[in-house]
Amino acid sequence: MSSTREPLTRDRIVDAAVRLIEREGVEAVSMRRLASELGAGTMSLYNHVPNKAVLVDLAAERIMADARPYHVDSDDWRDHIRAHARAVRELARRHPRAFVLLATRRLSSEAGFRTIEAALLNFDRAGFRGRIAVGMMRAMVSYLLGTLMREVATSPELGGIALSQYADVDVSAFPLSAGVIGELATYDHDQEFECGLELLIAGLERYQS
Amino acid sequence: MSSTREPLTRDRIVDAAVRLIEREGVEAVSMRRLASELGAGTMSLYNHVPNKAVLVDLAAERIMADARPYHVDSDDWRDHIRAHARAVRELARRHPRAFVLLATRRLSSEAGFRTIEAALLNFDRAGFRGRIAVGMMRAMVSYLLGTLMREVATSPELGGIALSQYADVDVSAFPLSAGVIGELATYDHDQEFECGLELLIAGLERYQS
DNA sequence: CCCTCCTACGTACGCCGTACGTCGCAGGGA
DNA sequence: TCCCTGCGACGTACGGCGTACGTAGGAGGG
Repeated sequence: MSSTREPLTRDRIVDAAVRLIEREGVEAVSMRRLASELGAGTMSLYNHVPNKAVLVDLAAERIMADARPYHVDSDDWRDHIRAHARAVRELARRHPRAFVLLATRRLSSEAGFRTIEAALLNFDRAGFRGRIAVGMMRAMVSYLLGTLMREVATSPELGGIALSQYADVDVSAFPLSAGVIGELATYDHDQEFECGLELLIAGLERYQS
Repeated sequence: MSSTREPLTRDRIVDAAVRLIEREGVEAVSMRRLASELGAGTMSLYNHVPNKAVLVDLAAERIMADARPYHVDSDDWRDHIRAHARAVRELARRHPRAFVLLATRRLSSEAGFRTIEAALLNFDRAGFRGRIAVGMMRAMVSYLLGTLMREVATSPELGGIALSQYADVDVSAFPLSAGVIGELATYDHDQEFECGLELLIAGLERYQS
């Protein structure tokens, strides 16, 4: 009966939090729920974690650490940047419910630095150094953050958000919008992601010399 | 004594919510607090608003409606795109605590459509039509969303997040990062915004043909 | 054998959103 | 005039939240 139940650990707690976040989203996380899923008393968690906020931070970092190295067979810096961007997107798609967390938080961990270093290497290959490289990288990060936020915030709802959303406004007052209402009402995330990516790369080429 | 106190109204409630959000952020909003600030009983709010979630939605839309028209003296599409982007940024900076709200939500109101229409007009000027224009616009929106999220999420804390964040990781393991650690630790939001903006415009020029 | 310390846990407080029932009042028919 | 009806304001109550605090029990060192 009193079998040595697995003792509480910061790791075990963070793991449970990550699983819960991925299953039901951040808003489902509560100390009571987490504890009961671990078969422990609520307040026992506080022996390993100072409060809920840092627990969520830890979970975010753990998820961030799931960023995987990517591999490309090419000497072209463009291919490296593409691969890096796609890797970030894969991370976001692997953890759609948790991505808002990563986006909100300022990541300071080693995993974050690995990503930064890899990005800087790619920009270095393209001939960008110093503060310029940082600026370009941040523009890229902003784009990724933005598209992926839009993508993961949109996808959990059934694919077609479509026209029902716009039903109550008089579209005819906006002629240009009316002309592309079909495109406005649908999302092809793959294609849109690549489209923006190529746009940024084209800009980079322009600024290269 | 029984002076005709202002009666509760959906408008008055939403106004109070907007003010509270701007003052202390979304997480400070609670039905009890809102009611007490209005000098009303908590449950009275529910006569005008079905629940808290839609109240927050209404507040977000009200803030979105604060987007202001911008004016440019130029025939160059680049200047129009710049002006539009800066206007969005101004909106974000006027409502830093509320911007996450706007970013998260899918805006369906008329105000949203006005913005879309204006953007499409600018891309039309640049020679982009149809699905291509929508793609370019969405890339632009993604960039704006990303930078502004980063900017407003960063600014409320004292300006210098700086090196303390990175203190616990061994930077020497990341040579490129180490070389620009000063730039990584500081943010010049004005300059970074413009930098990314010009990068996108350069990309657009490239795709224009 | 005892003392110390660490961890698990229960209780309690002050918040939260909101379902539900009541009360008072304004306005309209008879 | 009186009464009825409907609506807005409000109190109470329930279940859930984060967490401060006190306690108990067991492991390990003296």
